[in-house]
Amino acid sequence: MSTDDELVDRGFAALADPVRRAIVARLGRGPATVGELAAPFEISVQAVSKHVQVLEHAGLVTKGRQAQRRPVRLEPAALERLTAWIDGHRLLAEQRYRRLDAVLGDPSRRRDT
Amino acid sequence: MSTDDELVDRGFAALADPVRRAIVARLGRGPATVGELAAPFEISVQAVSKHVQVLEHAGLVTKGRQAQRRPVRLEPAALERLTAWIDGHRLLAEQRYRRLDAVLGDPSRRRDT
DNA sequence: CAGTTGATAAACTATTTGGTTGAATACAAC
DNA sequence: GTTGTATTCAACCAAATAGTTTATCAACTG
Repeated sequence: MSTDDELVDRGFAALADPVRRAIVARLGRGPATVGELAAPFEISVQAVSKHVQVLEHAGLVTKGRQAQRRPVRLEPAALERLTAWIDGHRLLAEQRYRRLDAVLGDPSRRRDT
Repeated sequence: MSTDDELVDRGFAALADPVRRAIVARLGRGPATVGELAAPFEISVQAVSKHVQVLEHAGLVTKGRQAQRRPVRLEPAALERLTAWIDGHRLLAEQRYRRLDAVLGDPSRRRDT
């Protein structure tokens, strides 16, 4: 098993690469085999296979098997974990900013605190 | 200026590092100077300064100035951009899975398509 | 069975990245 | 003006990463 923090770590690291983000975007529209995923790219199938493994290790996708094919599908729950992490901190900051705007004058456009 | 895609790229890359995520978490509770941000870590202030620059370059934080201090504050809008990216694809997939579950039998626990 | 297809493994390379130390800059305070 | 504090710049190093090529493995196809 992997700790929750490790998964967040690997999750963001996985999404840091444009090729992997393109793969995620493609998978949002439905599962695809490694070969299909590789087609749009100029890089080798092996490189794409590695990218998929990175995504898999982060829990963002899972691989099935159909004969020699490995259909890859997106795992929404893992994506949600990442948005949850971001939102946790974002909402805190937004709330605080709003509270300050309420107390101080100008209800938008502030630079301090 | 930076293209939107570049910001998403740098945004996820920025969040891929545990030190930078800890910084974001800290900033969620309020602005802090570079020195304050560095305190909890065992690494050098210079290293933390670099991390903050990475976050800044990704648009996730902005730096103000108070004498020689550089108070750093979180930029919620940039964080939101990242969650929006993720959610776009996650929601697509979830919708599709739900539609399939409605058509086929078992309304949960499915492995194909 | 021989050949082909889909995916992965292994070994290697170039680049990026996260850290270091030491010097430079900028402002404050004495 | 000298000293102290906060931050950044520059040069450097080690480890991680994204890519390559060659080889291997597994399953279908004729």
